This record gives sequence, C-alpha cells and structure tokens, in this order.
Amino acid sequence: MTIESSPSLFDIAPSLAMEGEDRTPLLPVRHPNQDLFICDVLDAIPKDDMASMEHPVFSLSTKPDTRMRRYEHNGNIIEIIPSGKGLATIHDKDILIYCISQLVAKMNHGEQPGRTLRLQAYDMLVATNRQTSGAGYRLLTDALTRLRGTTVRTNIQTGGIEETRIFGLIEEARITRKTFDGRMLDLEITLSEWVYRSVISKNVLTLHRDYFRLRKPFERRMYELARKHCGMKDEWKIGLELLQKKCGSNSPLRVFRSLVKKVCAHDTSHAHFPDYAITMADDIILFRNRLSLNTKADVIVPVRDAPYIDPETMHDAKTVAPGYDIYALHDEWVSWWHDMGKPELKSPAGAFIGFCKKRHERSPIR
DNA sequence: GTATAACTGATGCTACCACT
DNA sequence: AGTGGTAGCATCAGTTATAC
Repeated sequence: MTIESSPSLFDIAPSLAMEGEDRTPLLPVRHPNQDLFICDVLDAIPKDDMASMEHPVFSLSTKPDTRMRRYEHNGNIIEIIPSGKGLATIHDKDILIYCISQLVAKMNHGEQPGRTLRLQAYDMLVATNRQTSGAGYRLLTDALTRLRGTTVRTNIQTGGIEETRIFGLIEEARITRKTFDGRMLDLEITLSEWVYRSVISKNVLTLHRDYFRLRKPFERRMYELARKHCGMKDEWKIGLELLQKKCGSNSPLRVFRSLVKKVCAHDTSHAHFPDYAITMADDIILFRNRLSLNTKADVIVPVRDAPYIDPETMHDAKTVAPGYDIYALHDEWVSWWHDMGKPELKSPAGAFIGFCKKRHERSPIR
C-alpha cells in the first residue's frame, strides 16, 4: 500500500454545530491544520497475505474488554491478548496515530527518526481533540497502560519454518511530571518495532481532519475501513456481517445493524461522515466518495480529474504558505487548472508548490 | 495557557422485554 | 423459537466554574 493524498471536504461536510434533537454531533475542532496519518499496524507483518486482511486490534467498547481475539488464515494465526486493564480502545489509538504522524512529519523533513518520541502531553491532547483537564491526563496514562499491555502474537510460516512473534503496541512510555506547580507533562513513548517499521516503510494513510471529531468508536473504524478500501475510488460496498467482523464489534448483528442504520440516517441528513457518504440497503453498506458525488458540481472537482499531489508535497505546501489551509489552496489550484483547460503538467507537485508560494508572497497570513 | 473538580450527557454492549 | 427493541451498566467525553 502506498500513501494517498487526502482531499479536503470541508465544503461538503461542514462542521456541524449543536442542533436540534437528532444528532450525533461532531466534536468541536480544537486544533486545526494538523496532518494526521494512520498505519494499519497489521500491515507491517512481513511475508504473508494476512497483512492485506484487516483484523480489529482495538476495542470499540467503553468497558474494559478482556477477551482474547484469535484470527486464523491459511495456517497463520494472529492473537490479540489484552492485559488486565483491557484491550486498547480505538481512543487509545489516537495516541498511536499522533506518534505516527510525528514520525511521518520528521521523515518528510528528511530526517531518519528513531523509535522513541519525546512529546508534550498537552500538544498530544490538543492534537487528538481531547480535553486538557486532569481527567484528560489520567485517561492518557490509562490509555498508555492499555497500549503497553495489549499483546499481539503471530506465527508466520514461510518455507517450512515457523516464526512466532510476541509484542505490544508500544514498547515503553515514560511520563515526567513537574509536581511543584502541577504543570507541564513530558511524555516519552517508544513505539514497538512493528509499528515503527510500518511507518518507516510508509504503510500509512492520511486521515481526514474530522476523524478525531467522530465520536462513535465504530464510526471511526468504519472510516478507517472506507479510507483503506474505498480510497480514491468512487464507491465501495460491504456486507453488514463482514463489516461487523472488520469493525470488531461484539454486539449481536441486529444491534449492530441498528447502530449502522443510525449512522447512515444521520449521514444522509447531515453529511457528517468525512470523505464518504454512507447508505445501507438490504444489509449492504455502500460508501460513496463525496468527491465523485458531484453534489456541488460547480464547486467540487472530481478528484480523478486532478493532477496527483502526494502527501509530502501537501506538507511542503504548508511550509511555503504558512497559515493557509492547504486543502483549500489545493481545491483552488485544481479549479484554476481546470480553468486553464487542464494543461499537461511536467511536475504537478512543483506547479502546486509554486502556486502556494505565489499566494503566500502576495498575501501572507500573519 | 495550563490544570482541577463537579457535573451532564453519550457510548457499546448486555440482559431483558414484548411481539410474532 | 425466533426477532427486534431498549433500559441499564460501566465508562468515557464535554461543559462550566475556578485558580494561578
């Protein structure tokens, strides 16, 4: 899998303020302009076709989930063993996503980052759209405990030799606290070899900025799946039962169905789901790429009709045009490209960077 | 800007209930 | 017996007021 660029959909999926009774409100945006990446950790397992299957590693439940999960495929086994504190939840994954994004950002600057990251707890909380209260920090330590405690065991058979690997999602976390005034927490997280390798080999996908604003855990999981399977394609279909499996939901199918139904209904009326529109009919869930929907054909340009801009370039664009919403700039640039009659570009990346640079020089945002 | 406590509200899952 | 709905549980998330 390779990196894909993330389109901006703020125009079609507007942030919704609180409203009326029927709502699954998106959480408020606390920290704009942050690029976030995700890596499907299981993709990092070498030499087997299991990597292409998704197995839910993270719990959707809010209650501690201490059940072991076991997946078997062609004689290969993956087991996910929670600690006494329970399986890492999809919210705990936020922390991983943040760490991964930090790594990718460093790599995009040409650095070769190590496995250990040093962070300010506050930055992380803000970036992952969490509260920065005492509870926020307490939850952070709980989350790190769960990440550390969740064990993954795999056996991979290649050429008659069986290799078993046992590891956690993170290797170590250290929290340093200045107690005299109770402020400032330093955080040191060592990623597991597994996650690290996945990032280094760029098995990452960009996430929509609204990902962290999805409140329902299984909604987040659905987005991840759609991101991975639908990607830039027009649409992607999946049966309810399989979706539940891939989500890792433990509810009975009928309860899961009603949950999905609610999400679909809300998306139809409010278009809150990032990047993709979801509908369900006869237990088939259909994800349609919003960019292809042409709901606002005069404003939104279908993505397949735009020069490809890779995430690195998007990142560079941010540095040449600081303060700008680069996704909005990208949209603008694509419309300009259409207005020009879609000229063939020798280097779309260079052209886009040039566009951003010019914009910044003309009217810099202070 | 950073941190806390106390409160309100939302979550997935389970157990239970009412119906064919 | 099978189906679908939902109240309640343990937990997490958001808001407000307050402090430095």
